[in-house]
Amino acid sequence: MSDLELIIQRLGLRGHRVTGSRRRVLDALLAAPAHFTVDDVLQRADGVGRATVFRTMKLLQDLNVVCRVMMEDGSRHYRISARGHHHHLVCRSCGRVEDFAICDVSALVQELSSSTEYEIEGHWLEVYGRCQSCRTTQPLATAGSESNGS
Amino acid sequence: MSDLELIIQRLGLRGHRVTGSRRRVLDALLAAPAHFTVDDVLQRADGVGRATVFRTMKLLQDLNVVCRVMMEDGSRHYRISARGHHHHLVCRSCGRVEDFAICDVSALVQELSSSTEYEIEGHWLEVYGRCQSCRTTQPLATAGSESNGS
DNA sequence: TCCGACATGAGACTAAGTATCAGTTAGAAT
DNA sequence: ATTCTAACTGATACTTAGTCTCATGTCGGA
Ligand SMILES: [Zn+2]
Ligand SMILES: [Zn+2]
Ligand SMILES: [Zn+2]
Ligand SMILES: [Zn+2]
Repeated sequence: MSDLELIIQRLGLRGHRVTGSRRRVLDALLAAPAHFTVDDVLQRADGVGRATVFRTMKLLQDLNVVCRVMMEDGSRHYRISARGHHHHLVCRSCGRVEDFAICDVSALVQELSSSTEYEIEGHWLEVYGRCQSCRTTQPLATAGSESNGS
Repeated sequence: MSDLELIIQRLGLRGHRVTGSRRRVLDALLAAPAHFTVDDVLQRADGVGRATVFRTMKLLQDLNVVCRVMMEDGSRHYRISARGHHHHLVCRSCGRVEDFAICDVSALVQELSSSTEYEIEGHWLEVYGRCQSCRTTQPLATAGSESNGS
């Protein structure tokens, strides 16, 4: 059973209709590069209305078919979702995205729960860096090390 | 030396002018609640133009006077920056934000560096939950546990 | 084959941020 | 104090990302 068919099945099981527009959106994003914006999908899924593409992307997020990658500038990219909980490692120079599932936050959650009285429900982690291919092609004079935007 | 004066000094040291508009923006955000949007500042800093408020907020981010808090819906909030590297714990129901400096990613960085050949340069972590006051006032029937949006 | 809920596309609308540009001003040099 | 100019400003037009509305179309069950 192909990726497309699996997704279509998932749609049906959840009581959503399998329409022409949704198929065209799915075709578009299965053919797209590893990560893409809603706008990419809009251009590839020709004939499908703007609102419908946004609606479908939201639906696919709810169904865990795609997941959101937050770029450092705040813009949203998407990619076909890996199964289960995972995070992203984003290359700052070419935008390439890798998934990783390593996620040990239990100690942090313990600590925060007891020190703040919050009930921790979720978290969101993105890691930024430079992939090997970008590093070799653009050696980069001014190196920045281990910092984040906050 | 007050907070305001310190920030003004920092502006000067970096070669930026201390103008009336910048003072008014600073007044506005020092008087604002712990976290706020650009729009909040716009409304409080009366008479300061839209573009100038955006420009000033960007400048203050560069100077580490304010830092950005990413809400789960993608909207940007700001808060007066704590010194140094830290992350945010955001209450999903009232939006309250706490800083925390606990950040042990060295193991993760090691692991990712060797398994992906990326040079890790930064990361971004936000934790979401419910603060004690929201939990007691709205006991919440459907509990969700330890998940994130990906 | 009928029907109603679901889905759609066009386009108006909103929110958030940027670009342009003529006019103003901080603050340094004289 | 006066002059000078790069930095700064507000108004406003524009862009981008996403939502809302609504009349029309269609999926799929009865
Ligand atoms: Zn790269
Ligand atoms: Zn995680
Ligand atoms: Zn709360
Ligand atoms: Zn950290």
